[in-house]
Parts: sequence; C-alpha cells; structure tokens
Amino acid sequence: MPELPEMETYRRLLHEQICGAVITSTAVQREKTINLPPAQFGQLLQNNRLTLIERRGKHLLFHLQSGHVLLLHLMLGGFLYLGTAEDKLARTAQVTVFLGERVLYFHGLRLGYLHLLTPDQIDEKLAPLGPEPLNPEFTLTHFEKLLEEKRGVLKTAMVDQHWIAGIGNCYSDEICFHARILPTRRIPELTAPERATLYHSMQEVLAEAIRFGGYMEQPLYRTDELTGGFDERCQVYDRGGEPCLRCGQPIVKDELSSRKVFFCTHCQQ
DNA sequence: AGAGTCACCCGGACGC
DNA sequence: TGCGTCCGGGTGACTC
Repeated sequence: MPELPEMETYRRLLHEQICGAVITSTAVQREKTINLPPAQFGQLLQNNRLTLIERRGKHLLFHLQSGHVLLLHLMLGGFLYLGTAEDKLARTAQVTVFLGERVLYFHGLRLGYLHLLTPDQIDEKLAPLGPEPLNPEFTLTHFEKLLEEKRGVLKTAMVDQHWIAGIGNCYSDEICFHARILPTRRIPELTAPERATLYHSMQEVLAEAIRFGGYMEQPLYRTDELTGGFDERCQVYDRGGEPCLRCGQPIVKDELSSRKVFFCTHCQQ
C-alpha cells in the first residue's frame, strides 16, 4: 500500500505537473470520501488555485490559494491518475478534480479520504504524527532517543505513525532486511551498532525507493516512467518462499500482530 | 505502555 | 460467463 516513497513520488510529479493550476470543477462519486456536502466541497474548490503540494507521512496536502488544504490519505489500494476527460482509467473514480483540460482522478479510496480542511484543522489532524525519517533534523541521535523510549517489537514500532511517520508494512520489512536485523526483535535488545545500522538502512532504503518511484502499480499519467520502478527492487516484501536475493535461502512469511512480515532467517539476526 | 481485537470498506481473488 | 463469498490492510477506538 502507498507509503512514504510512493506519496513522495506523487508529490514530486504533481508539483511539476499541476502546481499553479486552477480547479474548474469537481465530481464526487463516493460522498464518504469527502468531509463536506458535495455542493459545498465543489463550491469551495471551484476557481481555487493549487499553490503548493506537500507530503507529511503518508498524507498528501494540496494547498489552495484560499488557505484551505485538501488532505489526501490513500489508505489501502488508493491511487491517483492525472489525465484528461478522454485519457482516463476504465474504473470509477471516487473523486474527480478538473483543472481545465487536465483531470486528476482519485481511485480506490475505499477507506482512504480527501478532506477539505482549514490550516488549523490540518495542524490538529497531523499533530500526532511522528517525525519525518528523511527530514535532515531526524539524525541518528534523534533516532536513538526514540528507540530508548520504545520497548516493543521492532516492526510494530516502525509501522506506528505516531513514532515515525511514513513507514508501512513493505518498507519496514525492506529496511530490516537491509539492516540484517530481524523485524521480530525487541527494541531494548538491539545493540548500539544495530541501532546505527537501522538508522542508515532507513535512510538508504527510503531514498532508493523514492529514486525509483516507489512500488505503485499504476503510472500517475500516461507518459510517467518513474512511478512504480521500485516494484522489482523489493528484496523481501511479498516474496514468501522465494529465494533470498542475498543468500538463496527461502524468504520466510510470518504474521506479527495480525500483519504480514517477511524476512530471511539466514541473513537477518 | 504494549498487545489484542474490531470496525471501517470494496476490488479482486477464488470457488463452483 | 457469472454469481456468491472471503480476504486484505492502515488507522483509530477500545479493551485488558
């Protein structure tokens, strides 16, 4: 599901493609996706300009000239498509935002949402999120401090958005594999070198995933060659039973607090 | 605080 | 092909 690298890829591409564009109209297929009556939602968005597209954790923030912000969370299986009235996908969009000729389609939002909020509401909504792992302020010292305050299982902590924002089921496993540390380890038992390795693996894996466009299946727009390039670069996620790319032993698929987890018992300690 | 459970929701996979 | 059923999975609320 979309995690930090996928949302960051979207942010970069959307910034290039539609920053400064004016919303001409909207269409809402699924009212639960939004937080206002569709008429009010449409009225507040119409003739509003997109001034900035920002990411926080797994959220995307579309800042508008009026000061309002469209807050997007794709949750499970949500994805975007930027096309035109003709160039669109053969499935329903829960919300459609028209930007003159161009059209931004919001697909697969069954649990995901697109909420129109004021800056105060945004601050309140995002306040509980943990630090951004790729923010320069997020140093090894900062990470070591977080680890000292946490006692549970490593993977469970890594996917906790209040602890660190943006890491989900896929990248928690990828980061642990890169660090050669089992995701099932308990945080208090991690040695100092392991903590440092984990920090560097987090930086490297997330940065590489962004460089390759994340693992989204659907390109953002017709000529988009970036999105989804990380698909075939996943080392362990969803590779249960397949040979480890480092040692050839089969990747183990297990369950950890009702969540899939993948690791190599030979390469990871 | 951590760990477990549940509800939310529906596209897609699977069985017949 | 087509219909019914089940599952997955991020998050927040709730419990022990």
